[in-house]
Amino acid sequence: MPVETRPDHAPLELEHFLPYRLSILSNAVSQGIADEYQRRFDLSMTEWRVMAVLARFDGLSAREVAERTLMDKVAVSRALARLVESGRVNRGTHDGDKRRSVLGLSEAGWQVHDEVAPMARARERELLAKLDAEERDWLMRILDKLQPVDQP
Amino acid sequence: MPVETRPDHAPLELEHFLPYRLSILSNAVSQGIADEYQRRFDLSMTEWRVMAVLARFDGLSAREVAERTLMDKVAVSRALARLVESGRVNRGTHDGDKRRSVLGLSEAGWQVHDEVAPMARARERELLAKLDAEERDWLMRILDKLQPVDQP
DNA sequence: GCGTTATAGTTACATATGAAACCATTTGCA
DNA sequence: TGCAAATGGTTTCATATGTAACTATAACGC
Repeated sequence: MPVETRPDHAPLELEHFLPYRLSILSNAVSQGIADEYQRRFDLSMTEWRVMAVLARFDGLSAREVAERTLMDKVAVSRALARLVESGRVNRGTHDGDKRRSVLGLSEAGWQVHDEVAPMARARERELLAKLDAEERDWLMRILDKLQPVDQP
Repeated sequence: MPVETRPDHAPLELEHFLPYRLSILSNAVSQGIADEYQRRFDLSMTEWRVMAVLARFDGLSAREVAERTLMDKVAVSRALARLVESGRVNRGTHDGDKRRSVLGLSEAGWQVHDEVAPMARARERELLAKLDAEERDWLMRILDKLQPVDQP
């Protein structure tokens, strides 16, 4: 049985270290949800995020999708390649700027969306059910304050 | 300028979706810290986590490191390979069980640790400085409640 | 107008990660 | 004992991800 040693070196206690705790929690939560749609729809987390913003904002360009998801443009490009390939996203070209794509969910894309979105929300509810109303309030306030404003 | 569409499909609003917010926050925080020790010490996040537990618990086996860090054994094995190679971790063999390794920080490992740990703590403090004492209290309480008990 | 610079998006390469197969050793038990 | 099952750890392979280079088009300055 190992013993705690060298207190003079002030070792980091991971289980009380906020960044570590956030990372463990976040991964468990997101991965739990992603596993489900991955299995059922062969959809990666990045692909789902792209679909989610296209569900809200039709006609975005790839760059705009990247902005909204905070993903980098390469990740978006790859996710889109698969989504277009699988027929879940339609890609057109912008009138008057042939560089820009014009993206939107296809009928099949909407069908997937309409199954995944409620599932994701249900999982979020399960998570929040561990908290009472007051705690939920504080959590949202705290996240607002911790959230970095914008990363370019 | 794109317009919000198809409210009938109840699209997910990522920026209000807790798992997404946690993920963005957690990545920004952890990556911010990791960038710094990566640059200064050529140390990956997984390697740092291994070092952090070995700083607290000398003589662990690789499996025990994996348990403490919640990383899988392959990741630990790889991190250890690099750490032993770079002379930051000593690896011996357990008396009476030749499968098990006996791990600990080397002198060089301690030197790295003693620079990285205070830096990590400083970054954590900067993050927590965005909150007042009451908010910090709530945050810790909330994390305790949300934290999955254990993943085997 | 035309060359330079910027922008949208993709491709290529190098590295990271996860799952499963694998080797060595130890444990359990007939 | 001795052999099947379990355990510690590494390797392999397939996939994911990030960075930089690249292509095509558009915007800018003269």
